[in-house]
Amino acid sequence: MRLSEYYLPTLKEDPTEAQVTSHRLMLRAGLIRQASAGIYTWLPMGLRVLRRVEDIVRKEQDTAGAQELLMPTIQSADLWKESGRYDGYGKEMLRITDRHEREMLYGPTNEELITDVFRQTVRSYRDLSKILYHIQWKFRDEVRPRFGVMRGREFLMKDSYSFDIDFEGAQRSYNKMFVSYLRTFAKLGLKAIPMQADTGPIGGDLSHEFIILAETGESEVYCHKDYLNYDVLMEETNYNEDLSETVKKWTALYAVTDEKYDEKKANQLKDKLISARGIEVGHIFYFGTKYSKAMEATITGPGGEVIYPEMGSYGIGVSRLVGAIIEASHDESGIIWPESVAPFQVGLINIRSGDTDCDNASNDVLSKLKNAGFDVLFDDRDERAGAKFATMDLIGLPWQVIIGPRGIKNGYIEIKKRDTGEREDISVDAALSKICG
RNA sequence: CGGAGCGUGGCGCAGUCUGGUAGCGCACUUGACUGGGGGUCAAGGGGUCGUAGGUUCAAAUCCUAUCGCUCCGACCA
Repeated sequence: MRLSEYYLPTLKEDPTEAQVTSHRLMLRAGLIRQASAGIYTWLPMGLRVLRRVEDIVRKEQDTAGAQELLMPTIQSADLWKESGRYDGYGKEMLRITDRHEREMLYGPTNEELITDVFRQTVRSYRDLSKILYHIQWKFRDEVRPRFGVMRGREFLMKDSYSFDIDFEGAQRSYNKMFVSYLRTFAKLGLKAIPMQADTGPIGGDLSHEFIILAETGESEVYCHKDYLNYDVLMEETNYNEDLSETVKKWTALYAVTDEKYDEKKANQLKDKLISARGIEVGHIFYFGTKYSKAMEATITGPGGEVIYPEMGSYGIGVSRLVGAIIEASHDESGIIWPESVAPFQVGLINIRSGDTDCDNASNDVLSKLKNAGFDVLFDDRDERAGAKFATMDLIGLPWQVIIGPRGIKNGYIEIKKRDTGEREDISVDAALSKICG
């Protein structure tokens, strides 16, 4: 992609409305624009990142055995009256009336809808266990949206729902999701720690929040230092096997959000205790038969008996993750994308656009990078070198390839790694193999 | 929802107290110079001052209402 043609409206100055780093950088780097409070348009480069995050989430869900479907954003109020949540949910729910005066709503979550689908279609214990998920936009009419996409009113969420015939089955589903969350966040380049947390208005008895640590986090969290050294990707995961050991390992140490903070327990950790700010990027619940009972979703058991399936739900804030990743990965100059979610892997800078040698060398490197399978953003604009460097640092692509008259004369180009800032004068071939890494 | 603040060109702001017909920086356009960390000079284009009423000879400025946005608190993927 040529930057001279790409729709990337960057800002040199900070917009006043953006108070937190990720929000500021997302606006400045041309990823999003605010449409109204807590509602955003995703511009091409922001959308690329959002899609990559979504893909990583989707892939791990599929690997864990969850199956994707797609439920609507607009739901009938009737289902919510059945579950008893219509009145309970309060003003956060955006209520809509259609032309026939039917009460509708823009879904803040989908337990009712999935339970309705389930009860219409599943009859026998033989059909379980099932984990179904979708990645869909939600709306919660937050009193006070803030922090950009991290606390928007409209947000993209991956929500999974598990159905099992008994508690043991539900526990297995819970564990699958637990481990898949660890792996998902790790693949996104994040250190997420599962923490005990309040179950909230959604209900349930067993739940973990997945929190990433970042200075600008919204709440105070406390955990054992050793969690920072755990790496779930070091081990093979087979989702068909018993995952309880992995879950045990990740829940054995102390890790809580401020709601569950217990001074006595925390003090026992002594110097192993970390207290930090955290951003919630995932939340998993086991809630048993809460919805299956309320909505009469029953199946037949092996002995012909009526069974209310045991359920759980599992959410990942996909759009929030984009902000959270930036909170966890940036510097004074801009964003530092982890390779796994970067909108382009390489930013190619032609320092002297219009200079024949530089143009030729740039086009040559561009096609070589493309042939090697890289997504490249080529800054071919007629701008000063400084402006190009600043833009490239701001948008945070993992690699920068810099082509200028100085290097061309001496037969080298330059590569820079965005995260470390390391620069190297190097031949074209050496650069390629370095980036292929 | 309680408290506070802000709406003036795409962005950041001054002007409002003390009314006299809108200005600065960045961005944008054109030209020249320049050329490795957001350049210099020159010449330009763009704003019914959030909206609606009112006061006045005259309103960005004063009054009333209304909408939007931001921040602090309570709430939250």
